[in-house]
Amino acid sequence: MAKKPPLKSYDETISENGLRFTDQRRAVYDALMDQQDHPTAVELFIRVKGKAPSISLATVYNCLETLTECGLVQTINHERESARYCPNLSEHAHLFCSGCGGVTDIPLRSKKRAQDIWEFPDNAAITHHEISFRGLCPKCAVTPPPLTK
Amino acid sequence: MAKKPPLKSYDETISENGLRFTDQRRAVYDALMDQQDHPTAVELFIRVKGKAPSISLATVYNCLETLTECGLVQTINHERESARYCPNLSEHAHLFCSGCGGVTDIPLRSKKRAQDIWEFPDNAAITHHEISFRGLCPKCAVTPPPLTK
DNA sequence: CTAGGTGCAAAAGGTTTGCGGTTAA
DNA sequence: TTAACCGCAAACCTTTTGCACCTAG
Repeated sequence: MAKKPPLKSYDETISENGLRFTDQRRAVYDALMDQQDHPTAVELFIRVKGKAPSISLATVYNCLETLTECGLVQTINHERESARYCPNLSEHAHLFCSGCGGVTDIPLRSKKRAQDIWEFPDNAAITHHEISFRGLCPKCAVTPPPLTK
Repeated sequence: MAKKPPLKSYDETISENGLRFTDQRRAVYDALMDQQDHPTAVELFIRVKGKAPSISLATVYNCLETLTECGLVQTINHERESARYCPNLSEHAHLFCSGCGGVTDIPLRSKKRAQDIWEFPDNAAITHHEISFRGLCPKCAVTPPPLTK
C-alpha cells in the first residue's frame, strides 16, 4: 500500500521538467533549504557566493524563477519589499514582523480553506493566493525591540 | 440614539490629520471614488490630467500615499505588479483575473475573520493583512477571453 | 554537438526624492 | 507669514534582459 508521495524531490522535479542539473541551481536550492528562513535574492546570493564565488545575482534570480515555476520553492511578495523565497511548500501564509523584520510561517488550521471565510462570486476559479500579515511576531509582541528603522 | 458613524468623510479626515485641502489631492481622491474600480497610479494620473492638466505623476503618488496613510484609500499590491488603489474601505480581499486583468473585491463572509482559518502563534499581534487571489473572474471563467496574456 | 544556463553589464519599470517655487491657512 | 504642497527631473532599487561564452546531456 503505497503512501501518497509527499513532495517530489529536487532530482525528480528537475528531470521531469527537462531541466539541467547545474551547480548554481543546486547551490541556490541548497542555500534556501539549509536554513529554513525567508531570504531575499540578494541574501541568497551572498550565501551562495561562499560556495560558488563566481555566481552572479542574475543567475540567482533566474534559478529562483525556475525553481518557483517547477514548484520547488515559493516566491513571496509583501508590500513592495524585495521578494522573499520560502522552502516550505505546504499551504501557509506569512507574518511580517514590524519589530524584528522576520517572517514567520502561519499554517492553515486543519480542514479549513480560504473559501470558508471569503465570499467568492459564483463561478470564480481561484488558482493561487498570496496572503501575508503585518504585525508583531510573538517574541517582539512580548519584548518590543529598540525601535529599528 | 446615534448610529455608528460608518466612515469619516474626506473633509473630516483631512482636517483631523492637519492636512491641507489642495485641488490635486481632491482630484486624485475623486478620480478614485467616481469609478469604483482599482486603477494604478498611472491610470489615475491620466484620469486626473483631464481635470487638472498641470498635475504631475509624482504628485499623484504623493497624494495616494497620504490618502492611504490617513485611511481614505487602500493600496493593494499583488505579484510585483504596479500598485492599485481601492476606494472600498471595508475588510475585503482581491481577485486578480488572469483573463481580463480586472480586479474584483472579495468580501468576508459574515462573522468570519482570518483567525478562523489561520493558526497564528500565541501572542502574535496582527495589524494589517494583504490578501489576494489569482484566478478567473466569473465572466472569464465562463467565457474565456481570446488569450490576452 | 547543441539547447539550456551562466556571467556581465545595461535596461527596464515602478516609485521616491531633492529642490526651487507656490499656496492654503 | 510659513509650513505644506506642487511640478519637474533625477535618483533609487529590484528585477529582467541581451549577448557572448560555457557545459550538461
